[in-house]
Amino acid sequence: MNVKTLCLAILYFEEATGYEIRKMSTEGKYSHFVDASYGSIYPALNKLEAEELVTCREEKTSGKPSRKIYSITNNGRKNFLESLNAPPAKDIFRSEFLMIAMCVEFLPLDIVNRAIETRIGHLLAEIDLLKSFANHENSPEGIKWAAQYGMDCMKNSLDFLSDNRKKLENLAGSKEPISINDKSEAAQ
Amino acid sequence: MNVKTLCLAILYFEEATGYEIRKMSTEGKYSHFVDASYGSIYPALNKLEAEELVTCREEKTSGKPSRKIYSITNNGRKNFLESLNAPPAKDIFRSEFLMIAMCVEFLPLDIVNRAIETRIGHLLAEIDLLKSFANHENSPEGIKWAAQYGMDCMKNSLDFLSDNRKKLENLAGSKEPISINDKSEAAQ
DNA sequence: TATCTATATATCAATTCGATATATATCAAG
DNA sequence: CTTGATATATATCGAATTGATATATAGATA
Repeated sequence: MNVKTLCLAILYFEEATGYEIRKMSTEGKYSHFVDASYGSIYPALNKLEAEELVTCREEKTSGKPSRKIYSITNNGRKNFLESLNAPPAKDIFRSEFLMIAMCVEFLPLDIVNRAIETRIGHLLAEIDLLKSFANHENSPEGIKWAAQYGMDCMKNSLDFLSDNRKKLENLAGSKEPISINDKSEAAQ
Repeated sequence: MNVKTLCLAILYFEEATGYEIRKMSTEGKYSHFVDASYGSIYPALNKLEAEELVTCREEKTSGKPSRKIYSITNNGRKNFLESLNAPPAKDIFRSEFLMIAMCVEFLPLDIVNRAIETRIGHLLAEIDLLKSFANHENSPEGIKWAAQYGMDCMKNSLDFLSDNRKKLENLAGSKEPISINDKSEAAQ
């Protein structure tokens, strides 16, 4: 899913500036399952405007740079829905925490514990954010459904972490970071 | 987490060629929580070799391009473990399926159903893959723990989908794709 | 015999990130 | 009451990464 499609998706539901699209996709309503940076959003909006899939009107503000408010066109709506016809690609998932967990035997307990605490913080924040959309009165039902899915997964993740935390802690530091009789080191 | 660190992570556990690192990180043992392509792995390995964090030996094969087998050095091990000292960043999650779910009211039932079926297939395949590592005799305990975490999350995701599938299907096509009295269209 | 898949390295245009520059309003702290 | 931090808002740019493609061959399948 490229950034142009992401912009169309958000503009399908509401008018927005580039700034607002970035905010909603990295900290807001859509941040659970999309993300994009300024460096890709602004060029994407320019391209979409050139293709007449969105229109732009400028709102002058006192002092601050004037807001460029983008709206999706009928062509944009058609184009976007068509792009959803293809079966969805697999979810993309990357986790630094699981990278740390994988290496737990070579890491000291305090590092492992800090990683767990950091993760719990992230999960709680995510659940909090999703909660505010999962049952929001004026949200479209599809957005609510997606938020409830997200919440359910985050809560389950938190539960697993509680149930299996001790096990991970007990593994911390159980192996030497640099193994002496490591075949791959023998040649050095 | 950049590709250089990803390569060190894998080489921490086993020697590998660039080809094998790509395979393990997109289809194999590590694919649940990392990913990288040839275009980033080969340059990363060259840089790591220049920095003496890995070494390389060439294995001539009959006909096929010779295998360049990379091993991590003691410096590489130290460097990698230090990079894990920083608290982990939030997981990265992107989902085309949830994008479709969000728009369910504007999509026909058959598209929605195909998306659900496709997703079920992805989840089952992922669970299958993780299962083979979660209880593998010769795997390090940390890798097993991470695989069990992944399996638990995928199973829960599948359960939510089963329990809430009907609800999503009932929302399909409940709104007109292009709303007539849409403020954002009025100006056109 | 022909075609497809897997192994294996490598490059490259296009995309995207992450950081930074610019400009101003607003709010909190000292 | 002034200084500093945070939020709004647009935009650019180098660096990282993707995704596709090229090259070469063995082995499996049709």
